[in-house]
Amino acid sequence: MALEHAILVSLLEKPGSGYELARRFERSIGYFWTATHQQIYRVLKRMEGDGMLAVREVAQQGRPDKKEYSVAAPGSAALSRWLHEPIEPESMRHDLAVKIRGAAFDDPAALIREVERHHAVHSGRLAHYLAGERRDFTGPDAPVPLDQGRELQHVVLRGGIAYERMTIAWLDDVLATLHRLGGPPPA
Amino acid sequence: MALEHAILVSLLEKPGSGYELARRFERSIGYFWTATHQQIYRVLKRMEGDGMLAVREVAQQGRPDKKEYSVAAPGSAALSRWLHEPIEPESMRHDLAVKIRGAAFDDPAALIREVERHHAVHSGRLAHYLAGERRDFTGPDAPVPLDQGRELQHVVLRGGIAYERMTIAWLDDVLATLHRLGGPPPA
DNA sequence: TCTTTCTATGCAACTCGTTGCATAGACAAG
DNA sequence: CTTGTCTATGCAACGAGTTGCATAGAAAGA
Repeated sequence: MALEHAILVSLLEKPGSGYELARRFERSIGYFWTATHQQIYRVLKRMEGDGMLAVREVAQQGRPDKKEYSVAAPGSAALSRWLHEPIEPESMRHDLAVKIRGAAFDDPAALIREVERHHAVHSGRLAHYLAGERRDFTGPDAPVPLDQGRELQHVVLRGGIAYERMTIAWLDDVLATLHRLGGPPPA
Repeated sequence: MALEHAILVSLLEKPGSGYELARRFERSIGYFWTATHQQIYRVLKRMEGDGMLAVREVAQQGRPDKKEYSVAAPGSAALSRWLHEPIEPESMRHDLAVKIRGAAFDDPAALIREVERHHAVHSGRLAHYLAGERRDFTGPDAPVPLDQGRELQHVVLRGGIAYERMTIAWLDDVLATLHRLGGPPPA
């Protein structure tokens, strides 16, 4: 149940509304965790009920009111407890790999377009992560020296970058294999 | 809902019982998909009801009877349809990254042991994958030339290997960062 | 003016996935 | 003879995650 903990971390970094959290989960947090607004609102409500979060109604101009959540003491305590527990190393869920093995019972060449599409998406993500890294960590506007929190954010981002680079290289390998099986590759 | 499709692929590669599928999901299929036996039995039952799979009761000696499942025509058709549909590129779910960012609000040095544990698990998996690769694809006992299905299995395994190597390198980076933060006292 | 887009929150229904428990035959070790 | 392990299947309950729908104020553009 790491969504709770991801929300706690994000709200400790900066308090915000469900809507703002959902946007963060599309951006920086989304580098390593995803969640829809439905999930987030539901969990926020439960965590508020459990006393882990504090809420504050904030009136805005030119926008609907929002509920700004921040972490209460029991929330910090719960996060701290979780940080000291061991967790299971990740297991993968890679739909595309299922498709690739399934292609043996269909037409492998028909997968090429799909793999190219994934390649493009991952290339886009990599560019996005690299832009974020320059903006926040390695560019001329980045604070020097970085504080502890930023160092940790940076090493997580480097993980996302490494993941995308690895994935792109593997998709190149997959494409070469599919071309080899389907005939000579196009120039 | 790719578990269905992963099961179809696995049963096309070789018919088997729920128990056998569960073991495959701990091994080769587990390189890119995980499932518990509960999930598998439940989905097998549903797929049988939908006419996607055929069952055969097999009596065994020295062991309980088993139900051997194989793919029926509607199952192949469903898999083929799915193979021609586009799917969403993966999104990550990385608990450890949540912990790393959370460590900014706790003691980063306390995470070192946990990260080392993950490092050991991933190193073990890498060794296991490499052994499998030598056994099935690159070793002296591997058939030459490989058929289409094996080529595709190999490229998926190469993906698993690339993933583990990338992860291990990143965990080294994480450890170096944690040591750096815990080593020199803050100014 | 009308439509679309963005901010902001939420319900209902459903499927997916995990955890704990239960059963049962065969075999091996103590 | 009891305990533990391996094969083999399954139920029940719960929590996690997805999809579709609904509402509503404000701004921007056709």
